[in-house]
Amino acid sequence: MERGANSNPTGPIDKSRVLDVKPLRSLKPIFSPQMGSSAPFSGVPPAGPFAPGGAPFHPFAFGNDSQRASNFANTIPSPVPLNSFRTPDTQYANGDAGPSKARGRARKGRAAQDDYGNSDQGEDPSSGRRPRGSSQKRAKGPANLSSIQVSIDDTLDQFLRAFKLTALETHQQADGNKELVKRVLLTYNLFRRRLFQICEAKEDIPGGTNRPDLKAATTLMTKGARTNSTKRVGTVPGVEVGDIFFFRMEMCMVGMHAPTMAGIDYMTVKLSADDEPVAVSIVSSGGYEDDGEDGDVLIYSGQGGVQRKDGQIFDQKLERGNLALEKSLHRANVVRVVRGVKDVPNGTGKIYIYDGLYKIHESWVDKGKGGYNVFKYKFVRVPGQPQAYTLWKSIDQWKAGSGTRIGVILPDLTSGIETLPVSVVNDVDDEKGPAYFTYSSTLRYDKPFDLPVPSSGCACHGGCQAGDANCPCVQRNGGFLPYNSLGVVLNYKSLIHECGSSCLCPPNCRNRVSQAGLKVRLEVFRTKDKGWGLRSWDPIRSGMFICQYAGDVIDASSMMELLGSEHEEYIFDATRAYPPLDYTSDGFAEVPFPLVISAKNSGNVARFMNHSCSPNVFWQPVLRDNGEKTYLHVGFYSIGHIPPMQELTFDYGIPKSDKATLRRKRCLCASLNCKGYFY
DNA sequence: GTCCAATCATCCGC
DNA sequence: CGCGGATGATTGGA
Repeated sequence: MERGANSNPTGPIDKSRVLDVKPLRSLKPIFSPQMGSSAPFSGVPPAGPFAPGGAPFHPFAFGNDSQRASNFANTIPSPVPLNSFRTPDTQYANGDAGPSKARGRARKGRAAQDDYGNSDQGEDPSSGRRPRGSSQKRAKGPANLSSIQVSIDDTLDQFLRAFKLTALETHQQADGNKELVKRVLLTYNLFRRRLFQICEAKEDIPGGTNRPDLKAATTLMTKGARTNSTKRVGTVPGVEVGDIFFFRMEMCMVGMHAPTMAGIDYMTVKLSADDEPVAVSIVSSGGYEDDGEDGDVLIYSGQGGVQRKDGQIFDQKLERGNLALEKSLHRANVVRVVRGVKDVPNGTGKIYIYDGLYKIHESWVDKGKGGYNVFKYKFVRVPGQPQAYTLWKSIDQWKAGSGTRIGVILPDLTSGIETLPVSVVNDVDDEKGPAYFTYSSTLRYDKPFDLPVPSSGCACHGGCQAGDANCPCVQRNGGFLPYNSLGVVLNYKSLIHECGSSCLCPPNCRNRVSQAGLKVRLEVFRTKDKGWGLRSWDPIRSGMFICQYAGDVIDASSMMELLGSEHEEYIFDATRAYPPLDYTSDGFAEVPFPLVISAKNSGNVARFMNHSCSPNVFWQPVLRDNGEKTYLHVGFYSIGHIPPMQELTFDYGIPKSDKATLRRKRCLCASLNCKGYFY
C-alpha cells in the first residue's frame, strides 16, 4: 500500500474501541527534543516572491566569434593568437562533440537536449539483461573464490583504510558525529559504485549488479564501518535537517532509520516495570501531490494490514510500529521524519530528505481498501527548524514557472547555449550581475599539447558497453566504463578517457558524460560575502558530473603575466597541488601536461564556483582525442550527495611555485577545518 | 531461527 | 517508444 500518503479522515472514529491503549503514567516526553543541538542548515533558503515578470535585462553580450575575439583582444595582452577563435575547426577541435554533433547545439541549446540528455540502454542482450535471480543461483552454487571477489575485497580494504574505518571503536559505532557520518557515507557510496562497475564489467557476483546498494551496505556493516547504531529519539549526531539519501541502506548505516524497508523505526524503553515502544523515525514514501495539507504537516499511514505473499488485506493491528507511534503521540515525543520523493532523472529511484523533527498531534482509524482498518497519524513539524522539504516544493514551483521569486536578474545566463537554463539571482545586495564575459560551454585550445598519438577511437555504434573487452575506450579506462548511465563517475582515477570525435559511438554514449552538457539545473547567485557563487536547484548524487571548466587554454608564461590582476580569479590551474581525494584506485599521477584555463573573457558556470576548505565538489582530468591529437579537459563531480541550493565549492589548491606572485586571499568558507586563506 | 516491511532493479504489457 | 504496474530476491532488527 502507499505509505504515508492520504487525505484527512472521513470522520472521527471512536478510537477507544479500536485502540487498546492503556492509560499512561506520564504525558511528558521521555526525551528532550534536542532542538538546539543540530548544526545550522547550510543550504540557502529560497528567496521569497519575486517581482512579476522579473524584468530581465541582459548585461552580457553573446557575439559571434569574431566579435568575441576582438573583445578578447581589447581586454588582455593577447596571450592566445586571435585566429584560435575564428575557425569552427579550432573551436571544435577540442573534442566538444565535433562539428556534426554540434550542429543542433551551437546556438539552440535546449533543442539539442535529446541528443545529449538521454542515457543509453544497451542493445547487447548479454550485458544488460541478465535473467532475474541469476546471482542468487550463483550464490548457492559451488563456492569458488573468483579473482573478482578477491579484487573487491582488496578494494574494500583500501577504501576502509583511506577513510580510517578499518577498526572503529565500539563507541564510534554507537554514537557518531558529522565527520564520521560523512566518512561512512562517502565510503559506502564509493564502494557501492566501484562494486557496480566491477560487476557489470566482468561477471556477476552475488548481489553485485542486481543490488549493489545492499551488497555494499552489508559488507561495510559486517566490518563495523557504521555509526549511530544506538537508537535515539530526536536528532542524530552528524545528520542535518535537509540532508538527502539515495538509498534506504544509507540511512541504516548512519543511524538515521534502521529498518531496511519498514517505514517506522522504533525502540523499546524501560520505564519501571514496563517495556514500552517509542517511535524514533518514519519514512514517508508518498509522492509529492498526496502529502498532508502543506509541507509542515504529514498524514501518515500505519504499517501492516497487507499479506506479503498474496497481497491479501486485513485490519491493521496496534502493534510494532503502529503501537510505537501511538505511544509517541501520548508522550508528545518528537519523531524524525524522512520524506521520500521521486528521483526524476532515475525514474524508478527515490530520494530521501531528512525533514527534521515532528510531533504526532492526533491519530485515528480510517477505512482503507476493502473497508479494512488503517491507522492514520497526523505529524506536525516542530517550528524553528531549517527549511527542507518545503524548499523542494518551492523549487518545483520555480520550475513550473508558477509562483514568484525576488532577485532574479536573468532567467538564463547562457542564452540557450547550455542544455538547461542557468538563472542569475541576487537577493542580498544591489549588484546587478557578474562583470561582462562571454558565455561558452567549451574549452578552446589554441593548439593541442604534444602527447603520444592515441590509439584509434571505438566503433561502438550503440554506445560503449561495459564488459566489451574489445572496445578501445573501455581498455583505456582499465577495462571499465568510467560512468554509469546517470553520469555518475564510478571510480576515482587519475585520468578519465572519454570517447572523442574519432569514436563512432553516439553523443549519448555513457563514455561522453562531460561532453553532454549540464544535467542539473544550476543557478549563479549572490553570496553574502563571497561575491557570486554557484548552486543547484536539483539534488546531486554522489559522484555526479556537474560541469566542465570552460574557457581559453593559456600557457604558463601567459598565466604569470595575469597574476595579480583581476584576471587571476578566473584562472583554473591544473598544475597546482590539490588536496588528494581520499581514494583513487590507481594512485596519483600527475596531470599529463600543464593545463591552465582562463575563463575571464569566455567561460561557463564553473567560473563562478568558489573555494572551500571543505568542498562538496572535486575535479578530475578528462582526456578526449580526435584520432590525432589529445585534448585534456577538467570535469567537476560531486563528492557526496548535495541537497538543492547548497553552494557548490571546490578546493582551489596551492600553487607549487611562485606563491610570492600570488595574492593570498582570506577564505570565508566558514568550515570547521578552514585554513583561513586560499590562492 | 522466524517474521516483518516495502526496497529497488528489472521485467512486462499497454 | 515511454510509462506505470508487477515481480522477486533481499535485508536488519524485533
